[in-house]
Amino acid sequence: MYYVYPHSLTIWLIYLVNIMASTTFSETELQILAAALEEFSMHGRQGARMQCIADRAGLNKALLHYYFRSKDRLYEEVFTYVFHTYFFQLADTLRAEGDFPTVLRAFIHRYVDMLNENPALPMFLLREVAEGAPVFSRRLPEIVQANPLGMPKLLLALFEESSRSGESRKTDPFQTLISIMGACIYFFAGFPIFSTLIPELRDRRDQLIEERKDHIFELVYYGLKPRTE
Amino acid sequence: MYYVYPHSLTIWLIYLVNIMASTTFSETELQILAAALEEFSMHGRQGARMQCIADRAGLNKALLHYYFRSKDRLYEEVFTYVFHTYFFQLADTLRAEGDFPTVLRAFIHRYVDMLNENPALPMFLLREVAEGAPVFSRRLPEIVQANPLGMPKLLLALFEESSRSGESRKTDPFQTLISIMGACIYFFAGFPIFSTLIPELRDRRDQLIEERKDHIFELVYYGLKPRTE
DNA sequence: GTCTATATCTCGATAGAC
DNA sequence: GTCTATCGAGATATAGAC
Repeated sequence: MYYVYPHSLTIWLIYLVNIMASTTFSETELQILAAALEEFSMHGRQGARMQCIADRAGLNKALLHYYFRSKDRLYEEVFTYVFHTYFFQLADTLRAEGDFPTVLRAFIHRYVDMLNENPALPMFLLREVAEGAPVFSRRLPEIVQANPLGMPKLLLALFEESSRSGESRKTDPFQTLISIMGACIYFFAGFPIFSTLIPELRDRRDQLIEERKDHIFELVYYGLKPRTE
Repeated sequence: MYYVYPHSLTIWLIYLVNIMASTTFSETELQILAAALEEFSMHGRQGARMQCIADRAGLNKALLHYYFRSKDRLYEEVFTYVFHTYFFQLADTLRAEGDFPTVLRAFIHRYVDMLNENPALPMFLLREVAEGAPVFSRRLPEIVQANPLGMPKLLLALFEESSRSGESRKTDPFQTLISIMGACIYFFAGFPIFSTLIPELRDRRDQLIEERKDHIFELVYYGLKPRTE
């Protein structure tokens, strides 16, 4: 269903079969998954209420169990969807042609746009991690096997290459990875607090998001540039 | 205990009264608050279990209700503690003497250290925000009145001043604020995922945290430096 | 102040009609 | 496939002994 970029023919076949399976998600199932993502990202796996998910989806509780057996299984389906969108759908930008600043800028723009369009995604993953990442840990082997090159590894490769070629100074690529992702994500996580503390910000949200892309790019690109002094 | 730097006599009195009130927390109450912070930050307000909080604190459930009436009131006490630690205890670094790079470096070092020593703090606040910030919104007026100058506003002032004096280029200080805080926080939020995807990282955690401080400082300081080209 | 025992209620899950 | 009604586990909260 979710096995992307398989590494062998056997896995590839499973992958195809599963793609078929996943595209057969009915309208109702998709409604439930979307509602569940909202609810889980707001209240966590334990805090989420099946009744609220049903309400959001405009259905009744019994149907949730009809389609997804249990709350835990529903959570797992949502997790799988979120994880792939977040870590692998984003990877495409990083496979694009172009020099270091071009690829870096494209990635940041796409990442901020994705976060803006799917504000529930990062919070869903952060909660999973805060809860000790039980589903993530259990699913990891199959995820990594099926996706040897996700966004994080491609980003690391980008920084390593730019260091080697002299386009950026020598730094730990992992530190840079964290700085960029943090700078992108934290706007959406922190804005509700800051816009309450500093009310002038509230009306400028869309503008701030738009300006944010180049702000991050410039901070990182020039912050990584080799220095002469 | 938490109302720092009041700006008028009236507020100052409220401040003192609150210091008195808050410092009368007994050992048992502090144990409960610490256990509750852990539990709430792992499982959220609804997902947290009173039984688990009691277990963590080495007490029984009934005592939690004896000291803090209800789960909701316990949550509010934890919130107040966390918010003040997070936003106002940190502010001291920013009132220190020194030029732009000195103050900036000191803040980043202290912030990363604080996060490292209190890993539950940011997740607790992120969850509150994700749940729609109900407690935060209700408590905001008293918080802002008692703390006109918290860490966020002092950081903004630092960036504005360095822009004006020419020590950094003209940028939106709010964007820089978000980038720095995000870069600091996201290490602790994201590390569990990345160390699973890239197992080599696991053994280098402490070293990475230590190196992280100067990495962020250099990225931001040089990323903000006026450019000649 | 601290504990055990219990009341009360919420929520996940199921049975069974349609 | 969809719904109503309900069971039963597990949660918050309280009563009352010590």
